[in-house]
Amino acid sequence: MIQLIRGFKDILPGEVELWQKIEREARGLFENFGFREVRIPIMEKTELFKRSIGEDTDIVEKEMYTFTDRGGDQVTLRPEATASIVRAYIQHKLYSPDPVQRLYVIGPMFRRERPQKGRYRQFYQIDAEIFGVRSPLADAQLIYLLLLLLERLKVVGAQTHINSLGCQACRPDFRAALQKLLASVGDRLCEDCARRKDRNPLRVLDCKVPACREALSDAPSIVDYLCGDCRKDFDELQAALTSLGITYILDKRLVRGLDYYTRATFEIQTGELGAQSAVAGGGRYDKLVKELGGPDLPATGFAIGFDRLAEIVGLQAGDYQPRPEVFIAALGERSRALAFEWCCRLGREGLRVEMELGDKGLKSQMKSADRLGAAQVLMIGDKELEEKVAILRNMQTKEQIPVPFGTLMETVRRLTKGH
RNA sequence: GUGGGUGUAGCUCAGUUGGCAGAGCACCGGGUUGUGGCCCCGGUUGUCGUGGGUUCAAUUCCCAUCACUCACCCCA
Repeated sequence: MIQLIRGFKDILPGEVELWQKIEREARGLFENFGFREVRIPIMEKTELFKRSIGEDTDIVEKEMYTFTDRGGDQVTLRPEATASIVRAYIQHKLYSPDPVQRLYVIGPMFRRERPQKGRYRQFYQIDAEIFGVRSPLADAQLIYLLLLLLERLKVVGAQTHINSLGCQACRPDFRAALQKLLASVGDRLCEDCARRKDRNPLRVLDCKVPACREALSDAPSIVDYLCGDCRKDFDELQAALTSLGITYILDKRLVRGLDYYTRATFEIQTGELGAQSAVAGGGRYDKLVKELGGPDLPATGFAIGFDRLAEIVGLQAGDYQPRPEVFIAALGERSRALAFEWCCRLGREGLRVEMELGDKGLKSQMKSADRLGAAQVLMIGDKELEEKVAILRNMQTKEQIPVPFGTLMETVRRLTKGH
C-alpha cells in the first residue's frame, strides 16, 4: 500500500469541520478589521526565501523543500508566507494607490523537519500582514485580533509574550554587549550555542538547555539597549495593549528564528502542544520590503499555526458529524426510483437528505438512518406507491404521519427544523 | 540529522519455556418475511508493518528496513 509522505497528513471528515469552523471565524474577523485575502503560489524562486528569511537560519539551511525544476530553475515550496506576500505587494505595486494594505493568507507551508506533536512537514498557517503603518498600534491591532480569534474559538490559557528586537541603529550595540557576555561564559554553553554565538548571537537567548539558560541568566536585555525611537515604540505598544485590556509577558528571550524581524516581536504560547509552545507568532519587519526591492515601507504581521490551533480547539470539541434532516427509505425498485427523485429535489431545496441507493431491507435502512442520526425518515414501498401516500416518521417521537405525494415536498420542508 | 517508545481485525488492544491468531467495540445477517436505539443468536474481517536469518516449526528469537509517535534542534 502506498502511504502518504512522512510528516504530511490527511484531514478527514469529522476533523475537517473543525478546520472549516476555524477558517470561518478567522475570515470573519479579518473582514471586520479591514483585511483582504490574497492567494499566492505555494512555490517561489529559492532566492526569495534566502534573501528574506536569511541564509543563516535553520529554515534556509536545512529545512526547505528546494529542487531544480525541469527548466533548470531553483524553486522552493514556501516555508512561510510573509516572503511571498511581500513579493506580491512589491510586484503588483499594491502600495501605489495606498501604501497601507492589510492582507491575509491561509494555506499550506512546507518545512522538512522531523515531525512530532504539533509539527508537520506540510502544515497550515493563517497569516496576516499590515503594510505601510509605522505606528505600534498596528502591532497592537494584530495581537488583539489574534487573541480575539482564540477567544471566539474558546481557547483558554494562552499567554502573550512580547519583546523588541530593536532596529539597525540599536541592535549592533546590543549584539556587541551580548557577544561580550557570551565570550565570558565560554565553555558553559552547549555545542549549538557555541557555534551560534558568533554567527547569530541572538539565537543563543532562545536556547532551552538548562546550562545555557543558567549562563545567560544575567544576559543583557535588549530592551535596555533600544534607541530612542525603538524605546518609544515599544512603550507605545505596551500602552496600547494595556488599554485594550491585554495582559502580556515581557519576554526578553523572545527572539524568533527569522532574520527579517525588527522591533516588536510577539508570540502566543500555550502548554497544550507538547514541546511546541507557540500557537502563533509574529512581529515587525520594517526593512524587508525595501530589501526585496520595494519602497522603504514598514510592515508587521503574524502567522498562526493552523494545525496547532486545531489541536487545541479540538481538545474541547465533540464530533462534528452532520446529521441528515431526512433519510429516505424505499422498498422495491419502483419506489426507489421515485424516492431518488425526491432525494435529489429535497437536496436542491436546501435540505440535508440521504437515502439508501442499494437494495436493502427496511430494517437495515432504519438502522442506517439511526446511525446517521437522521431526524426523520420518509418511507415508501409498494403499498404507499399504490395509495400515493408516503409515511414520514419522526425518529425521536416515533410518530408517523401519512404524506400524500402531492404535498410531499412542502410537508417535508415544513416539518424540518430550520425551514 | 540524533535519541527513546510503538507497529497484531475498520477502531482500542490481549497474546512466554517458539506449536492451528484472540477479545471488546464496529460491521453484516437473523430473532421481528415492512420500522432504528435495548436484548438474544449467528457471521465476516488479518500478507501479526516489510524483507531476510535461526528453527521441524517464528506474532514470539536475531539482523535489517519502513512507518507511526515523543523528545532534542528549530519553529507555526
